[in-house]
Amino acid sequence: MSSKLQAIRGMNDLLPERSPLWQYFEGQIRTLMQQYGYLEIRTPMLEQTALFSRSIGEVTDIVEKEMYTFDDRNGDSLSLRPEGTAAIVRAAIENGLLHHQTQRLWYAGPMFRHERPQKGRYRQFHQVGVETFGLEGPDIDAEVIALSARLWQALGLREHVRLEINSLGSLEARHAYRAKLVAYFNHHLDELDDDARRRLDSNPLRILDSKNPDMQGLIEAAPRLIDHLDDDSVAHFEGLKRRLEALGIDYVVNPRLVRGLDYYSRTVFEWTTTALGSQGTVCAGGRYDGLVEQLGGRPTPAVGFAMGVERLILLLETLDLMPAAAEDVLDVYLMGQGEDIDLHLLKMAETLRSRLPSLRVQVHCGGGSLKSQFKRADRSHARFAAVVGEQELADGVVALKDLRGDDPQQLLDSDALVARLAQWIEARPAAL
RNA sequence: GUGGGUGUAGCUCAGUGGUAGAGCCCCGGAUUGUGGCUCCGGUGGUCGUGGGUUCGAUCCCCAUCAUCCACCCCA
Repeated sequence: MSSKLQAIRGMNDLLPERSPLWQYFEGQIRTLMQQYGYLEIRTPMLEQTALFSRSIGEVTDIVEKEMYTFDDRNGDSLSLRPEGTAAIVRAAIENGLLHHQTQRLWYAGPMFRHERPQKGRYRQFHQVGVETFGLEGPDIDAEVIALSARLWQALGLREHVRLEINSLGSLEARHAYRAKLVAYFNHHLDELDDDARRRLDSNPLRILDSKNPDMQGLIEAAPRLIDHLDDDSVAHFEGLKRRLEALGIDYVVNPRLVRGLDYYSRTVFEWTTTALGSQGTVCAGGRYDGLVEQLGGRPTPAVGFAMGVERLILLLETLDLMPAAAEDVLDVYLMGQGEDIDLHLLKMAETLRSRLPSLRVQVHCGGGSLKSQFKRADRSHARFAAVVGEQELADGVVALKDLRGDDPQQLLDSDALVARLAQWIEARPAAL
């Protein structure tokens, strides 16, 4: 097995058995984005390494040890994108999308992080995200959260996810608080556990979230973020809460909610589930008002989020929430036996596809007994089997059998066949 | 990066120091032009890989790879 060619660790094939579920999800995303008037943006999967180190943060785990980084032939350091936001900001600046304009954008695609794989965490994974630019009020924060909430509603997940929100304050307030916190913990270095000491450099705010009972006293006595919020951020946060309440979106304020990426400020939020084990965050985001400027653009407020597609798909599977109709990929299975029948079936199928473009037709290939052909038809989940034998060919008809209902088999000429199938198309459950 | 579990048929899994089994799937037959249910038959495995112990290893030992779960981190 070890010498066999196989996929890279943590990078998975999407097999035909599961692709309908992904397509269902992607269809829901498209509809949702259209509903809110968001436009899609696509950027390369490869960027200059510096883009990520300068945006995500030099000392974050993602940049320090999780990026797929290599030298291009000319010596430039390139990296596979570990997340979407930095590249969107780069593209927006580079293409002048932020020049006295507001933008509401969405993207979807694979991201890459060299982490140890586990449930809901892979080295190539997929995110769908939203980024808005040029809007500084809590109204847009509420809008992107409402957008995500509508997706849960559409997917049937509303009862299975919960919204946590917090404010990190303005970038200045947050940095001042961070410095104060680091100073505080530095005075108590001997009381910190190994994790906390490491976090002191990488993400000191995360120390507050430690599960170690020995450290709770120290944490209780630490300076509190909420006491260090600037007035504008407090007002902003209150404005967001008011709007969520008006929209009927339940939330929990989690003062320990801190995002891992350096560029966040003010609003941060997370949608979590308890149904997926330890990787329970299904969607997360927040405001990053300083990032555009940091990457060379004019100061531009921004807010966005990203969701983990694998985690959401896993959740849909766990909860068995995919509509059954999304799995049925065929309406008619054409089969037959006899001289020149295969030629006739091929032509018939093309005619049907021309006359009924939304009809899903497959022709049996490979011959075999009618019995075996019916078995294939049954397993294809097609609604109908259409049979042509010597007699039908001579009479110019088709024997149409409803494989899922009680209607008796009918002999139909081509117009009657088209009429019957058109009737089915009207009645069939929406696929997506 | 750290810890633990698991690698036997396409899938889900039994099993034994004397070179292997079930269910499902697949193929065929019972039904020579009709699927789903039932019954009968059949195909299919270098027991993850390499090494060691042994007369003999799928089983015991070591290493390695893969995979899963958790820590960490994050979507």
